[in-house]
Amino acid sequence: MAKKTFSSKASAFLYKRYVAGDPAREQSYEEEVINAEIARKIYALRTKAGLTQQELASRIGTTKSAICRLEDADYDGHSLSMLKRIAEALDKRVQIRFVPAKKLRVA
Amino acid sequence: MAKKTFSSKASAFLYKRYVAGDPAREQSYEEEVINAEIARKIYALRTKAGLTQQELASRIGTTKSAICRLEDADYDGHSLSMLKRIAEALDKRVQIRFVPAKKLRVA
DNA sequence: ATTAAGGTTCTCAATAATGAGAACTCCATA
DNA sequence: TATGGAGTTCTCATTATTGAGAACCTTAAT
Repeated sequence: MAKKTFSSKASAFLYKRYVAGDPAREQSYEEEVINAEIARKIYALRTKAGLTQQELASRIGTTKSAICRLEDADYDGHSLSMLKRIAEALDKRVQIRFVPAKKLRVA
Repeated sequence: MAKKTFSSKASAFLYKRYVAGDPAREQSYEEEVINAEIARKIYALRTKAGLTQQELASRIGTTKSAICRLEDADYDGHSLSMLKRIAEALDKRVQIRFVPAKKLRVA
């Protein structure tokens, strides 16, 4: 599935080493984390439903390469409309929240 | 701000009268509700922050007409990247969840 | 009655996301 | 070792979202 979904120890290390303290980097790191989380959630939903990428693709009227793209932790183009299509196909709905900016805790 | 943000009584009435029981309509009704909720949240966040559309637009590098579009309950093109830009400008972050499909309760 | 601020609606060009197919890898297993 | 299923990566055409400006409506203040 992924390429950038570290174990939590490894990601904490990387965060401290390369990111902490630089606002621009913290921002883009944050973005990447969100993207990776979405990818992971889609993967988890699909596999829990016992579907292949091809099967999920058919349900929402696209191809397996598109599903693969959505499950790539590096993919940066997630849209709400696609998330809604995925959710609908798996009997879920998408919930969007604006929550207070994360205070990243390291160790 | 809005055009389709009913009071809860009115929306329950409309739902019963025109939508309940028709799966295709329930789906598109659901979509519209989600869109309207996002519009309302953006409006609420902006006004709580004491910003005009122009001011928020400047913060994220766009124009007031774009912000107005986002706050239109009928707007159907919300993207994750735009929501993240809004969130960042208002010291929030976007949380995405896949939750069980809503069982719509009417009255 | 003018003026200006805030907001809305409309266009259209520019940018970004999606659909789709091909070619590829990695594993089973026949 | 070959065949096929599952997944990945690449490309490019199509479609959808965004940026931007203009015109317009209200409302409040001058």
